[in-house]
Amino acid sequence: MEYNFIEIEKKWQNNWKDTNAYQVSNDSSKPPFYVLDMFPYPSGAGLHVGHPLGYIASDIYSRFKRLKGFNVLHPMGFDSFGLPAEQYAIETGQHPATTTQKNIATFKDQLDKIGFCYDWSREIRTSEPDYYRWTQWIFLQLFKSWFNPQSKKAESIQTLVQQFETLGSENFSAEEWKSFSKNKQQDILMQHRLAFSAFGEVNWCEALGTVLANDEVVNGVSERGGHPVIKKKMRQWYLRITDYADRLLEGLNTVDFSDSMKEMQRNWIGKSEGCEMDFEVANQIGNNDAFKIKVYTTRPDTIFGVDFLVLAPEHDLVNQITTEAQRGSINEYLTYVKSRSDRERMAEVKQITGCFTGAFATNPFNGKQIPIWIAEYVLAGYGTGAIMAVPCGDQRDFLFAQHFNIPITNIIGNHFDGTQANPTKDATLQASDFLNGLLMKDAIKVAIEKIESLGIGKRKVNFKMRDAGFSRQRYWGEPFPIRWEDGMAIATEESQLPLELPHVEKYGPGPEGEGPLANIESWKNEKFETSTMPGYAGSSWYFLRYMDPKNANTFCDKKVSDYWGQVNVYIGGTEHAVGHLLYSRMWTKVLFDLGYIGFDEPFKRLVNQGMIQGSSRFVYRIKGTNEFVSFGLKENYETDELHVDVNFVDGIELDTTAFSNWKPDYANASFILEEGKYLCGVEVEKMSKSKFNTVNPDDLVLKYGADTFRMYEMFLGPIEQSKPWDTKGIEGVHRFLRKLWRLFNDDLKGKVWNDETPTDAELKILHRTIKKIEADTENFSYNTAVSAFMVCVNEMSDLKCHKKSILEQLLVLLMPYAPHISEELWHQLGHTTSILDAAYPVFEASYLVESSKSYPISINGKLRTNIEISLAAEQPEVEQIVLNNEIVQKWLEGNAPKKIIFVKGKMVNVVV
RNA sequence: GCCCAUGUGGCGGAAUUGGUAGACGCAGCAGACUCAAAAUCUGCCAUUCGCAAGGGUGUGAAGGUUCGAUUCCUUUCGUGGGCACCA
Repeated sequence: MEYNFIEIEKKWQNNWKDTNAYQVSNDSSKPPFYVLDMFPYPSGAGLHVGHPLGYIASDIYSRFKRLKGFNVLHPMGFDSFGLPAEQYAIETGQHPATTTQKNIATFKDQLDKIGFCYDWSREIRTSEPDYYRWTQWIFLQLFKSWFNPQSKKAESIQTLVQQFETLGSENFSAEEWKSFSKNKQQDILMQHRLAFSAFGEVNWCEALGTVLANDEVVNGVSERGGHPVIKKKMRQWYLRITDYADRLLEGLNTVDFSDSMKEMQRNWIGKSEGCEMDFEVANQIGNNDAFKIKVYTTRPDTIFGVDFLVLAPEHDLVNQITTEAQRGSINEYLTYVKSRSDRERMAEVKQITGCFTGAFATNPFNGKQIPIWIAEYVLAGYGTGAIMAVPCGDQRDFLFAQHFNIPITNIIGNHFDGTQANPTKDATLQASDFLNGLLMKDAIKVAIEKIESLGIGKRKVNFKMRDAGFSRQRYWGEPFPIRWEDGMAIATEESQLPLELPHVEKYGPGPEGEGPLANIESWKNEKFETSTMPGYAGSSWYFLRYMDPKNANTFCDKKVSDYWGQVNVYIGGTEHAVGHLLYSRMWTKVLFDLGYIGFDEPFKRLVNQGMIQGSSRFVYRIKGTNEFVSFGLKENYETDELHVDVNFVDGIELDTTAFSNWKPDYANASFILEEGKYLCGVEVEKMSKSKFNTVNPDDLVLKYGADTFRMYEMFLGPIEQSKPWDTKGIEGVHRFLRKLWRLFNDDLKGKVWNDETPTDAELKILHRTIKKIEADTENFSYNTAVSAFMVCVNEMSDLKCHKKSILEQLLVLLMPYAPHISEELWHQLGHTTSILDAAYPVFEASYLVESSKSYPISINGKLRTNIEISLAAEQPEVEQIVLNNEIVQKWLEGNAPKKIIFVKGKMVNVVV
């Protein structure tokens, strides 16, 4: 009997489906365990081999935990709102709901072929009204809440209103509050709501009449069409995530994420401690009072080294302080900055730009007049949008001063050499009045105290993180349950949810950069908000909905979320390190504060899978011709490098016939060959349809079976690591499964397994394998686990071991990795119940005990020989044996050894 | 630019805490079986010197710590990912 994977896999997939083998109950005596995948955005391109990597890993883990006796929740769904569907709609006129539906069907079909153990009865889609009803509901809770800095948690906005009514605030008394117009009261409350509306800058493209993502802006022009893009202020919605900055930082100590992931989040939050300080500047326009420029600095100790101030070009005071003489060049510079994307402003710091305003500020400590500049390296969004520049202590300031010939003050003596800044805090201050003689790191505190006592500034903690922009001028997203009346945002009644996304005729932008919803008359008449929520809205809480997906009364019953608790293991790519993971952590904290769930961190453990990269192939077309030259000869011509579909290339050799048939353009292409072959160029890039380097899992499943495919993906390398895809190696894993099959069946003789009693050697191999597989599976070290399976099957084959008592335990170990073949062989051994719930083999150390070891013997750290020595032997005995060894004596050349290092059970090193 | 990751044979990778570098697999080479092919099996496979025994070199590069470094430290180069409206 042969290994007919097509039949076997179909048979058991149907069986598992018919018996609801993967359905999970919220009511079980087993301990709960929640394994979650980051759900996919169902793109039109379908799955490529990179997508299932994380899904296979989580599937293996879920099955493993189930064997270990847990009630495992392992759901899947679709993040189905998003920009690509909308752009496709603009191009083709098809409704996003239609294309999304179709794409999801394709995805599910592809996923099912791989044999995942998802409980599809819990599937969710973020674009379904039943789902986004609760996204809108949670948004309303955010809208109706504020962050109380005293209790450090979210509370109903009503508690704030009460506070204002009884105590007033810093800025107004209780009486004043009551006298405010309703409009003014709402404006004030808006400044405290967790979901709030305010003005913010967006990338605006006049020609396209739309707002663009940073991604869609390349070199200051739109990616589509190459039209100019500028910054424009528009009313936007935001989430006040900055209020949660400290709790988001503290929470990292309670979760099991990789250190690098935590580091990335910490850097994103970017907590820094310093102070704000005012610098006075003369008014250039009238004879009004002098302006005060507030700067933020983490280094107030360097106050006597300030040589100039730099404002962000967007700073409010730029216009008012600029002198007439400088106005022309300032305006010129502002125009230049407007055309620059944020990315460019950050990246191209080698190119130093800036412009002098003509104004001078006064250093409050020594009265020195210091010039005020504007420069794009100062960002309006961080701190106060103004900095004090200390060239001797900050490299960027130093380069700026050097470039514009601004004299540099040295406050650290010979710690500053005049060729580069010294950013350490270890130097002793000089020429710094009351700070003289202090170490810089100690002076920071002293300086802040002085600044506060003089009333010119105060201690301030700053975060790099900004409040999260939460509105998009798009169609395919959740509508805000908000109406605008008299400039006030009015929440929709919760009983009216969902506020369904209306159909539109065209998906183009509305007037004045508003979203497509602004084109719908009825929507405008109802005064509904015309922007929609961003992609991360639905994904910020979906893990809760899986627990209780059908509940029509609430987003997730508290009793149910108490049973499942946090996600035990969350698997997904690092590309979500800062976005999605921070937002979902914030939403969880808010829902916790408001009492809707019982935990304030959503994910207990996070595993990041690396990206499977595509290995692209290139052909070289001689400019202006239809002639293609092989890679090695391309230097002789002027060529264009073009992607070619990897499926036409064997290794690096191009199948020229397949290539010619690919596109009509290439039908009569000619080729310049080297040694009779056309060789392609190779580059590792992101796997993407547009680069023609995608490989479809369906083809591989068809050719080798799902079990082979699953194990091969895991065998490629460590799950966290990025690695290029190479289809060739899959043969090896397929051979392994066939070899396993032959332990049970012979192609000619049929059944070969038997009921004989296992030998010690066989038990030793089995238990070594149990130990290794169990540990590797728990650690997500799946590539080494697959290798251990191979070693085990190779050794069992060598021993001609066909014994049921050994093989059936091996099958259980293998089930999480290759469920179909395991289930089939399990039944062939006579079992009548599914292997999905078999008992996991128990490792017994007694089978592995050894009495001696072949010790590696090094001379001066270099391996020279091996000697078999009893494991019980101690140093004196071992020294004796080693020194009597012929090879060791040869290397000693008659000398006595200086030292003999003996590590019991490991090695011996003789130092000569 | 900033942040994170990473660099080991022709290729993917292994080496649980500093202790035999290259497990396992792919590709390649040689052989067995076969009329032939497929499948399967056996052997070789970092590099260099050598008939061999055996030796030299070798984990991106350069230094350092150590009896001993792929592993720890310093410097440096390359590659991949993220950087707030892609998801």
